[in-house]
Amino acid sequence: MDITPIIDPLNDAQREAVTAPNRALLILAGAGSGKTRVLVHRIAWQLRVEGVSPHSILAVTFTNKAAREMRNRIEELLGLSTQTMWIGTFHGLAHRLLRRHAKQAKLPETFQVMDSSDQLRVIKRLVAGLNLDETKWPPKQIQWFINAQKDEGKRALHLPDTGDLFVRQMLVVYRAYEELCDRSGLVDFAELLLRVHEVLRDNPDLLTFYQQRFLQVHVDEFQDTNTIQYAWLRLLTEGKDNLFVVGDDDQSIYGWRGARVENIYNFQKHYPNHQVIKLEQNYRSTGNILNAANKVIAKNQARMGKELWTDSGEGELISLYAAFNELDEAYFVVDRIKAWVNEGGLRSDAAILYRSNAQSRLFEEKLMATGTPYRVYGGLRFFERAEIKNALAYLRLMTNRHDDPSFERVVNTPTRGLGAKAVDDIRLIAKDRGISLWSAATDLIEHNRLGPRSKNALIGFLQLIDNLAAQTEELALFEKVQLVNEHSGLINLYKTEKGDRGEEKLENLEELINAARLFDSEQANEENLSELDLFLAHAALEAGDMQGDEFEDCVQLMTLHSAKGLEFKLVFLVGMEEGLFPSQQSSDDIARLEEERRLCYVGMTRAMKQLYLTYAESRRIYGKESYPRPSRFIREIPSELLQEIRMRAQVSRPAAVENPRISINQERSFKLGQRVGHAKFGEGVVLQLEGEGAQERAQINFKQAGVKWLMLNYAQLEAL
DNA sequence: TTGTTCCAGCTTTTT
DNA sequence: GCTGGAACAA
Repeated sequence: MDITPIIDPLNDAQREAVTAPNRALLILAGAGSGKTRVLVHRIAWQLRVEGVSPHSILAVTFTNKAAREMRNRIEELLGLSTQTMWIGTFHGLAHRLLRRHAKQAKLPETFQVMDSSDQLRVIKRLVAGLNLDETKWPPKQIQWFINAQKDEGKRALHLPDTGDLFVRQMLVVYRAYEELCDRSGLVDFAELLLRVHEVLRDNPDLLTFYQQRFLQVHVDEFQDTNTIQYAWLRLLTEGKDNLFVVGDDDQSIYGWRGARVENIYNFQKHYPNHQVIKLEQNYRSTGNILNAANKVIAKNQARMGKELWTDSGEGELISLYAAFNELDEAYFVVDRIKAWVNEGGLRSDAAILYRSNAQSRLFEEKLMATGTPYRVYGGLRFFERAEIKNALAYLRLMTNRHDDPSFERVVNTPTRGLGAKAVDDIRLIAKDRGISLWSAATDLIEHNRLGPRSKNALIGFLQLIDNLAAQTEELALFEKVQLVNEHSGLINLYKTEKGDRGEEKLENLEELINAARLFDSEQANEENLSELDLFLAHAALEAGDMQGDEFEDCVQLMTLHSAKGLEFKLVFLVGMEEGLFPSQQSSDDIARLEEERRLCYVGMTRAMKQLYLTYAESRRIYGKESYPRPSRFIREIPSELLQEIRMRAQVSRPAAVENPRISINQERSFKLGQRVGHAKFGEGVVLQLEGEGAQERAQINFKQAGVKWLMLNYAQLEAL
């Protein structure tokens, strides 16, 4: 057998990881060190050299995208199908296990997955039903509490009554929430993981079966696992130590949502015979970028220690630009991107990375103004759109009448004359008797406890669902969706919606039919499940970044978090200011600050060739002007690796002409950033200049008097 | 039922 | 200062 394609493209450390004997292995893989390659080749090695059957391979990732990439690369490398391998996300695999063992998991066969927005709606309803004040008990916070408990493996009954009023109230909702989910056959994301853990733990036969089946368990992004995920992995590998994890503690940026970097440290305790292999050679960035990133991350106390290096040369210095304000920052970045494109660079090789989504707006505006195509990551995804969720709600009710959130969602959408009053009545009955809304509705109709109008409307709705279910039983999946779209009245609703928003919604509904047509339910036979159930699960588990496959060459805008795992030739890390990055909320806590620093490290190591850092000396935040200090992370980069770009000194920059604010053609009495004195206000710094001649105004930040706009003609400023 | 006004909130995100 | 959701009036 020819194994050269498997081991030849690897460096020494990578090869050691790929060919290591089967035992607990921790691969500390720095940014750009070929982590996916190691995983892919490790699996290839097992298949081709160790003679492991594809059937016995388990590989877990966090995102569908990562899972897909791994599949593709294995197929590419070995030229064989990955169908029978279990490669997927934690949640996807958990879902699959629960489908197979629904009975042991005490779930109905038709259980459905609820996404976070469904979950929030449910909690809101519960809060209202319990007569709690939403402002005192924000549903978001309750949701967060419940998920945090589940991530730690704790159900309501596991939590001790500490007497704490807050916890007590949370528990009341948590309990009610659990009841409702059980009753409705609904499973949220955290529940998928928790439930699987419980099933495996409590059914020794099942556990043994899977322990024997999976000869090696592979995990990607191990630093992002939470408590319950790690517990699950430990169960599966108990006694065999066949756990192969790849991760980077320096890239742990999801602590705030339950990820435990400690899992990396604990791994070494739990698997005493483990081996650690560090991948430190970087194939992505220039030496300067890596050195700078190394220096920044070295400031963190809690880390395993690792230093990236490259043999590809120093490259260019890192550029630092101090913008006068956020507008100037946007001008600068867009101008540099234009220059990059003029020199033959691809727009899609340029990325603007920011700490918070709100920062994207100005960049979008400036890109739009210059006619530069761009793409903003994040935001609503396909299956999260309201019109899609409405259609899905009908489909869900067809397969499970007791799905309360779906019932609530569409019982009066499109409007069919069911007022809030009638729906309230239904809710009340359901709550009192602990039955689903559907059952409560049936009951109300039978006992004639509704006004005639509401009654007829409700009967109409129940019949609609029953009819749809009956009529579509024999149809193909996409025909079901099609029929639902029409008969539910959704199409009509959006057709009559004014503006062109309705147009888009119609297109999306059309696209949903298309998605159903393309839906590949290879699992259907194996799991003996209806195609519709699988499609609905697919919609919840893979929100669908359909826009991802638009190939237009455009500038990439995204948060630092979403940039993880990606790389770009040209990277702009913008808004490098205290209070923004690191964020205000993180500034008083060392652990959170270190996470911000890791985020900075992640951002810097995205850059292959050129890295720009920018900050603004003044910025509007929530409508208020602020004068932030440059981010501490800038100071943590050795100055010899930085080159400051000074607008004022650069006379021949084309951008200056386009940007009236920083025009250098204009004669100015003062320079930006200059220190000045005023008879009454004392000493200050020039922030902005506007107008010409007699109209010339300056915005000054006075030490004592604060920020003021002054007419230079009258102000009699003195240069200091 | 719809359009308007008011008011809180305001890091990061996948599943 | 802007946005989205909820409460309110017509």
